[in-house]
Amino acid sequence: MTTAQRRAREKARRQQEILEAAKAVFFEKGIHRATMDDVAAQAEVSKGTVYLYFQSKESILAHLLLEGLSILLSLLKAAYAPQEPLSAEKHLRQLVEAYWQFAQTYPDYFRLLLALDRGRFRERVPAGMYQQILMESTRGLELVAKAIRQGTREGALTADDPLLAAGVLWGALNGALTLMANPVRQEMIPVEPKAMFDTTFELFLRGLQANNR
Amino acid sequence: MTTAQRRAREKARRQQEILEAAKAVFFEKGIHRATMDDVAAQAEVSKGTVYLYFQSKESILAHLLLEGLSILLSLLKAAYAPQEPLSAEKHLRQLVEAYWQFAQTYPDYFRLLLALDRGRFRERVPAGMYQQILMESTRGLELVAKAIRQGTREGALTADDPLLAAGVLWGALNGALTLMANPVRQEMIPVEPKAMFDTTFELFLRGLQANNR
Amino acid sequence: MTTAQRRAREKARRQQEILEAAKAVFFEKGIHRATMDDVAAQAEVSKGTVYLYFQSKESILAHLLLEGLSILLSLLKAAYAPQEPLSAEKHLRQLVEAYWQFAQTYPDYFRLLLALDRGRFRERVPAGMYQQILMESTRGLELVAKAIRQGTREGALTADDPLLAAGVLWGALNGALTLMANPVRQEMIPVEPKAMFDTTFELFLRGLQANNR
Amino acid sequence: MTTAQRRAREKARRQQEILEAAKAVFFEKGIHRATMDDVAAQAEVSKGTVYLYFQSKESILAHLLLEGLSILLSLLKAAYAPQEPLSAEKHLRQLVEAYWQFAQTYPDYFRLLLALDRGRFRERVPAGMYQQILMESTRGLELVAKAIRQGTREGALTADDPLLAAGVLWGALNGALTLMANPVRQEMIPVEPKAMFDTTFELFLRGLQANNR
DNA sequence: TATGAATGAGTTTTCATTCAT
DNA sequence: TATGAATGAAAACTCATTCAT
Repeated sequence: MTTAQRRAREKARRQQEILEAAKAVFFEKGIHRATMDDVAAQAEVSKGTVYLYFQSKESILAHLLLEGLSILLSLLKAAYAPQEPLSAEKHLRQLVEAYWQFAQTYPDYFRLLLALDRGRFRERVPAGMYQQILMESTRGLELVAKAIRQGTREGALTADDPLLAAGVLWGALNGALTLMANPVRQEMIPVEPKAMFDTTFELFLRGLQANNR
Repeated sequence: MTTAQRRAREKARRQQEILEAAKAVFFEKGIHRATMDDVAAQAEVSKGTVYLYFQSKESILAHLLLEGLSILLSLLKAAYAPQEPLSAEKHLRQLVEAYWQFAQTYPDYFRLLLALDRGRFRERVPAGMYQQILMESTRGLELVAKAIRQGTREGALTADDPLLAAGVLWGALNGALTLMANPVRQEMIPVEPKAMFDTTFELFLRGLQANNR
Repeated sequence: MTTAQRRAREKARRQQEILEAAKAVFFEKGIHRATMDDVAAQAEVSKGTVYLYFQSKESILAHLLLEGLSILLSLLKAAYAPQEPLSAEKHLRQLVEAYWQFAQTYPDYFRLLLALDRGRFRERVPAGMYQQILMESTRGLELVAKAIRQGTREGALTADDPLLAAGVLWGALNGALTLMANPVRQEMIPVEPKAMFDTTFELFLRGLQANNR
Repeated sequence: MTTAQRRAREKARRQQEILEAAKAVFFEKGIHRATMDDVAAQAEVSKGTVYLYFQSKESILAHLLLEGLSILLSLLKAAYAPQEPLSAEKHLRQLVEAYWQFAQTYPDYFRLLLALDRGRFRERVPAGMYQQILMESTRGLELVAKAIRQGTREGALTADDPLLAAGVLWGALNGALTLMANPVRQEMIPVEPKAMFDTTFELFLRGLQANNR
């Protein structure tokens, strides 16, 4: 059994190494331009080995995605964690700030996540992984919805459908970040990305606030 | 002279035909997966002919983009056109509705426009066309900013930076549409795209409204 | 008859214009890189017209070649023309100098002529033109042979086969010019092309001189 | 280790096979007309494999060139090698004979070497290889210069600049061979190539001989 | 398990030549 | 005679994936 365990650990480690290599390469050259040769070279294994651990390029991508999601989720959870009772607004602020932090700290993962939302990429990913990705995302969104739900319960916010409102926030923040990621758009709207991001949240929040008739 | 005119017309028509073919192919297979062979086949001309009318694949893309932008812009202008004095809110509503109409009526062009915001597309497009694309986009955004500016002037809205606010709205709507374009996200947030779109706007609008403390 | 004549003249002129254009384009971009489109554009006629006057790209080349040869031949003839009786050596010197002048004054034609000596080019040229090219070249070589023949007759030079000797000189001068045309070779043999050219001739001449046992 | 060695050997062999194939194809169809598909077909491998062993078409050319140069150089060295003290003339004769032998035995390589002297081949070849090609050429020329230098030292020959004289000889022989390689020129100068070659050398030699005033 | 050699379909772009008008 | 639109066969190079060892 010990041997088996060691083997499994070895295997997991190797897989992780390749994943790291792929991340480095994908993010440096761009997913499209990066080749499996690049990945193998960076991981210092042969190309065959890469295929031993991953079915395809897409599969590597899916794994990276999952990794990114997992990081994001833990950040969101940490941001939500009620060490002490918090107002709904405070919760939201912290979640949104965590999202910003994620986008800043892990721009590569963030871009990957955004890319998922376009992309014909889906069809080529093992179905199982896809489900997992779906679930994880949902969990993140659920945290936001929860905060909004709390707000409506407490009368601080007005939202007929908290999940929808959470979705709106999510989309809006993504939209803001996407826009500001483009140099051309930055020229058109000459403000710092952070300002755009914050303004998006503030407008959204005010829009939700209940005394708002 | 008639001959020359006929020729010019023929030429324009042929170019348009190829553009149509390219649009069909790009949108069906995805820009990346679509090949110039596909375009030529769809247009029922030889590949050489395609290159007679367009310098490169990127150039075709740029042309399509410009076409899409031009449609959008005319819709926005029509939506803004003050047949009679309108409130800022009314203006915004109409602009946003026009954007929705555009996204619905020309989903392909809409996707193309969204796609512009990624990729190193810029480098490979004739500089002149790029500038034009940039200018047209700016004009669209300017209409929104104008409406917001009117609102602040009239005291109906509060926005320190109307252009920024317009950008936020634009990003938010794009984000909403992007999210809902993805089946997975649709599963996560079980509402109609239109509902998501409208909610985004309503929240944004309420957020801007001045009596909002 | 007059109409026919005018027509013929017109035709010849047009052909000459295209030839000029082709020369400009071929020599600027290199024969290989120059396209028939380039030629047509430079000549300010349509591509179809170019084909009306020349069967093919190769045919244009052949015409240019012939033109170059004709220039060279007239230079050689002028150089040889015995306004007064000249020694064989003097004749040779003047012919060789004329060759150098040609190479300097018409580097493009000169390169073309050299290119003829390699080149699979032959097969694709109308047979008639080929014969003409052959004849013209022969006439040039004949002038050199004649000078050498004179030298042997007068006892100043020793050459069993004057035509062969002329060929040797021709080849040697071409070889010198070819070598010096290459930057790499220039690095290897750090002298001026003219020095190399002259030395080649001087050595050849001394080699022919009769007191040379 | 044995495995690694076998692999290396296999790899070298395969590369050599492709090189042979390329040589055959390039020489049969002409470098320009030969395609990488041709090379692959001749080598009985896929095109991808060719690119596995060589970066580009130019790189193959450079390899062939280097190979040819190396053969030539070893022939020249062997021809020069003074088993016993030799006169300068003898040395030169042997070097020139070796050059002839090379041109006869390896006409393809010879043509390739001549071809080097044109084209913008330089830019497209790995810089390192280019330097090597340059060096090898220089070494060959140096042998000739050395013999001439010996001759001037011993008083048998007169040459102000032995390297220049060597260059002249080289150019002259190339010129002779180039001329005779062309059927048209052969018609014009009806002698055997060998006669032309030899005459070129004899004239050159006599030209150098010191008692030659 | 690990290797890395081999594959070959696929991609964009070019250009001499033809031909209907 | 002149036009210029149309052709389509190339051509060089790439890369995800497979497979014998």
